[in-house]
Amino acid sequence: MTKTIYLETPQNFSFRETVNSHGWSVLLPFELDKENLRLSYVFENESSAEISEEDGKLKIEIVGENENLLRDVRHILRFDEDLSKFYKILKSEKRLKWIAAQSAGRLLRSPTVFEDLVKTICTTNCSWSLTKIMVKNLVEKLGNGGRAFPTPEQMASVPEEFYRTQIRAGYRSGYFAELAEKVASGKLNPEAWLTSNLPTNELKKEMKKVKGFGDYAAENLLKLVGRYDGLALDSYLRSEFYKKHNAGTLCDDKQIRAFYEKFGAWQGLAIWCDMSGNF
DNA sequence: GCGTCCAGGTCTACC
DNA sequence: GGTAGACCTGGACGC
Repeated sequence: MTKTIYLETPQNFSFRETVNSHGWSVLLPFELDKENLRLSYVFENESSAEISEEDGKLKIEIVGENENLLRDVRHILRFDEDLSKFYKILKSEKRLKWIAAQSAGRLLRSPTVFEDLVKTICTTNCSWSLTKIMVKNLVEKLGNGGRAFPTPEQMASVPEEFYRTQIRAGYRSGYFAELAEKVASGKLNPEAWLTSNLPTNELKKEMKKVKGFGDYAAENLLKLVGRYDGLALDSYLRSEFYKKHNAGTLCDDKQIRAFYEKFGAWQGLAIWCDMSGNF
């Protein structure tokens, strides 16, 4: 079954900026047609959505049955994210005015926190090309039809060795096996992090209980659940900071933190937009 | 072709 | 609490 739906977008929403907000749009089961700005995603039951813009609305071309599909599309594109306070803070920063002007700042995310959790582990201590390989293997060798991202149950159904030999996850293999077992058995519910009442530092501690999840990974996932207190410093952000704000020379993380401290609860989003924008 | 280094870090042992 | 060393893999680079 194929059908097309048109969605009104919220105020200050940019499909282009959201799709290009970070690398998630090229990690399966997302696929991005950059030339035509069309983003597609294959859901757990192999239904899919191809999203583009038409006449100021979002055009959603749906293949298959999925009663939660539109809810998930809104979630992926962060329709509910209110960035007005963030934009207000940026008014005093001439260098960052482009963010509000272009309605940037919405970070693309997966339909589930579990998927973002696994993908974040795939970004640690490796090149981006290896991240793409690991995610591709997860989808093609464990997901439904070799097209969808695997469920916790599907990931829990294979031994650690599978991650080592088939997914090419190396030392992360044990992390995946343990995480999948905990989520599939109900010992851990990452989806609850979306609505957690815990202060951010407490929620970060919860996230760091996941093996393989350190400061960078936890702060990155916090951004994807809507909390931007942490910078999620990684080698990419550091190198960009050195180039843009420190004349190309290295400095310690304290200096980077001091630079963005003024953005308070929004500092993680401020550094990401600052470093990823071509301004 | 081969060795080395590093990339969108984290864990453990040790102090 | 801070730090050194180990850890998988793929790709770039130098020789």
